[in-house]
Amino acid sequence: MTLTAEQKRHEARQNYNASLVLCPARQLLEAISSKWVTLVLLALEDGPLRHSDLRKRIPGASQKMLTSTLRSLERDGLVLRHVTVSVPVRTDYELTPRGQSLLRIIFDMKEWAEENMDGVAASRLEHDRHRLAFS
Amino acid sequence: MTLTAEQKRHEARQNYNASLVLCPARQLLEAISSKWVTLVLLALEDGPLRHSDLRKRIPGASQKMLTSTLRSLERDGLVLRHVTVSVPVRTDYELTPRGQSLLRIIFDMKEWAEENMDGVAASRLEHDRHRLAFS
DNA sequence: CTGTATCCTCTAAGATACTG
DNA sequence: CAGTATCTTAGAGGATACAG
Repeated sequence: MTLTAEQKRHEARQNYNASLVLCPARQLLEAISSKWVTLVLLALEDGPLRHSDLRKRIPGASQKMLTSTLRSLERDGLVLRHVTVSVPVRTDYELTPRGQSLLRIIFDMKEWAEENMDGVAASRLEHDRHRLAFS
Repeated sequence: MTLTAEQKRHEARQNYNASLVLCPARQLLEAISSKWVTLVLLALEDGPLRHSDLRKRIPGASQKMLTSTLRSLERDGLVLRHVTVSVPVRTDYELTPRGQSLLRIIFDMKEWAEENMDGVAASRLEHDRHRLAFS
C-alpha cells in the first residue's frame, strides 16, 4: 500500500489534536505563548491605543501580524476593539478585564526574565564554551 | 538597482535584531514562549525523569523536538542533564533552581488558563457567531 | 536507550499593493 | 488610517534511518 506514510501522518496528527482537545488548557497556552500577544498586551498596559500607535510601540511588527494578533485577542475576549466611523476611520484597542488579568501573568514573566537575564546569558556562554572545547 | 528589495529586507532584519538586543528581556520571552518548553518543565515538576519517560509524559512531542528543547533548556541553565554511561545509556533530566523558579511562572499561566478557559471559549463562540451572521 | 543527521512538508509571517 | 488579499519565503517541526 502506497499511502502508508501519509496515513500514519494523518493518524499522528489526529492523535495530537485529540490530546489537545483532552487538555484544553493547552490551547490557551498556545494562544498566549506568542511573541506578539505578550508585546501587544504590554503595549496596552496603560490605556487604549490606536492601531497606528500600537505599530509605533511595537517596532518589528508588520501590519499584518498586528492585525491578526489583535483579531485573535479580540476573539478571545482579551482586548476590545472600538471603531469610530469617521474619515479617516479610527479604531482603538483596549484591554478587557480578562486581558488585564492575563497582563499580570505576563508582568510576572517579564519580571522573571529581567531577573534571570544575566544568569541565562552566563549559562549560555559557559555551555557554548564547553561545546567549542570538544569540537 | 536590482537588489533594492533584498537590501530592504536585510535592513529590516537588522533593525529587528537591533531592537532585540536593546531589549534583552525579549530574547528570554521568546525562548520561553515555546509550547514544548512549558510542557517539559511541567513534566519535570516532581523530580528527575529519563528521556524516554519524558516522551511518555508528553505525547505529541517528537524525539527530535524533545531533544532540541532539552538542549536549549540545558543551555539556558534551566534543566540539568545527567548521563549515566552504561549499556544502554541512561540520561536523566532535572530542573535547576532557575528552572524551578520559571516553573512557578508557568504554573501561574496554567492556573490562569484553567480559570479563564470557559470564558475564552464562550467569547470565541460569541465572536464567531457574529462573524457568521454578517457573512 | 539516547542521540544525530537527512530529507521533506507545511505553516507563520514578511513584502507589497490595493480598498473603504 | 485601518484593513484585506496575494504572493513568497524562512524556519519549525515531523518521518526516517542510523550510530554509539
